[in-house]
Amino acid sequence: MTEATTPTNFIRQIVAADKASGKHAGKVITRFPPEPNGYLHLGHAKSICLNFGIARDYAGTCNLRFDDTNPAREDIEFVEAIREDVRWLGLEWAEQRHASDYFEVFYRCALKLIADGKAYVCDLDAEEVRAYRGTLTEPGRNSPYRERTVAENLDLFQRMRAGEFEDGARTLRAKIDMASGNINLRDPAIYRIRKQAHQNTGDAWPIYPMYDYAHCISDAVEGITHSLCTLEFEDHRPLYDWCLDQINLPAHPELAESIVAAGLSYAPSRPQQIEFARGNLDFTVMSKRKLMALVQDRLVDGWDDPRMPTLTGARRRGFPAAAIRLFWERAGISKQNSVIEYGVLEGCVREVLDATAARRMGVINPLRLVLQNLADDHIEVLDFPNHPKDEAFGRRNVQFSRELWIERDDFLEEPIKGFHRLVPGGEVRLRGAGIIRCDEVVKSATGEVIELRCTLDADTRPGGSGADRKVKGTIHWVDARSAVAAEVRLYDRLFDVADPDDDTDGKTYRDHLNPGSRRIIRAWLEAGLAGAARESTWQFERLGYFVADRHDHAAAAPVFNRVVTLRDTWVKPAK
RNA sequence: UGGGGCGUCGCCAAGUGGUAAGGCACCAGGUUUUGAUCCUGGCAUUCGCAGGUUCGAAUCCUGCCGCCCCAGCCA
Repeated sequence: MTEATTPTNFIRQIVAADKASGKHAGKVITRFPPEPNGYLHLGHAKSICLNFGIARDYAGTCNLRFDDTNPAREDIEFVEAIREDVRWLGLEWAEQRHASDYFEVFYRCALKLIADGKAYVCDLDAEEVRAYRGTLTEPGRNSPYRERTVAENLDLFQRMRAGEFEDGARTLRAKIDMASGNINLRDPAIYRIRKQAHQNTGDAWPIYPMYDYAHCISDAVEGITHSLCTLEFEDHRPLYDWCLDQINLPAHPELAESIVAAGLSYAPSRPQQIEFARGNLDFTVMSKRKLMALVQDRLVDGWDDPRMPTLTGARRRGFPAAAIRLFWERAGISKQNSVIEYGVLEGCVREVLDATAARRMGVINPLRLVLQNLADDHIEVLDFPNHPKDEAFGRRNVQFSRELWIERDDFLEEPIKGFHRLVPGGEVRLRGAGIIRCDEVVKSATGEVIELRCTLDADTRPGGSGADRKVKGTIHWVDARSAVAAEVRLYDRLFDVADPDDDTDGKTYRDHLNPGSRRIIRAWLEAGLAGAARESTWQFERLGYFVADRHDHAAAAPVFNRVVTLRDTWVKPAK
């Protein structure tokens, strides 16, 4: 899309330097490792764009890995949803893997750690572990089980694996340093007992590895060279390194026999974890918990509600995948916690859609307009370009007759300063049809304007003798006789404050839901729009970009979502 | 009071001792049958603050200040 300058950031510098120095034999392999326990959102898209982008730009590859080490939270339905979202974003993974593909490897590595005196089985329960761990400012104390013999640990761990013990009865812990200032190093649990069926391995395992232990080994197994994650894992890096250094996977092929036996490629690496700041957006919430609550409490219409920051929501809203990619490219990568203005995203959407969306006319808030100097049966067909700058979009026919719909906002009985549109006795140009003059304003009994009676100066249409005549404004219209009725959903930001997560004033994100975030209206559209393909995006001139709803749109009952309005620089005078 | 990070324009973000990139936003012009798009120009004497080193500091040193993360058998 937009050929921006090649982004430069600290991660790319590290990757470029490693490649130049021949580290990892010059290879670059990254991975996007979601836990299949929810839908992907715009924040995930940042990680996806980063990981896949680096792989692409450094002649490397990127894997999609499901980090499924906690069967209690995960579900197979999310696996397919995540795959679809990543594909929709326009990215292709080299290999799809699951952390659960490596359960046997994790197990053998644990056996090695135990044999090397680096891990032990601990019988403390969760509460006791917490008590022994100490606090942020006080060191912890050694577990009474810390000095068990290798033989005893091996026996106990094998029995854990065999399913002899109840959930929570014991854990396998790394033997590191209970006095470390870094709490992650105070003998962290690396295996817990969970007799729960796993969506990928069924009942094969009664024990499951913890994130810190499984993630680094998974990276090494897949030959990942640069393991990119968010800032909160900085404290975990010493543990990531500790595990890999203790295990030294590349030097012990026997640990990974199950991988090879399963027919998976295996070229282990010694990966480097690098952390970057999450991507935050204002006027939205991104935490899985809050998004889940919005859906469950029916504050939105589901995970793919067009107001949701989920990728499936963005898709249904009509945000092009290219716009999301452009957005994160524009936002950049750094280690500073930051909040990007929602307007930047909207700008990216407009930028992509301006170049890719064909133009059409539609009237969203209709006012009847009658051209009195045209015959009752006057019908003609006007020729319109589909795009003002790109002839490749071709042209189309638009029907024009005596009765039209125009936008109610384009008429003002009592004009305000700077108003360029139609006023009583005034003139305005009807897009592509010529200049009209408003002769008469018809009102209902209650005083509401219900019809405008005008006369058309047909010489002023394109190609006509008076085509160059200047009038201040040009408005869009739809032929009343041929227009199709459509449901149009007008969306706005879900929250009406920049930081809905801020609850210091006692209010929560729920108190800041924007009541006008969705308005459903009836509109009149150019006839051809009924046949629009689902998910096709159009610019309705002067109104914004609209997408034919992915699920609800049908030729017989058209449904369009407003993706975003056009930029509006007309500063209305304060009244 | 422990450990780990981060402070450069309204919002992002380059910068790695040689005299503040870029994008978005904004402002001012121009083009325009979309108040859109597009084009041109403007927009940090200063880099959280205070000292110090140096011919020279956003970059190095010292001390403050502010913000974020960490005490799951979650990821």
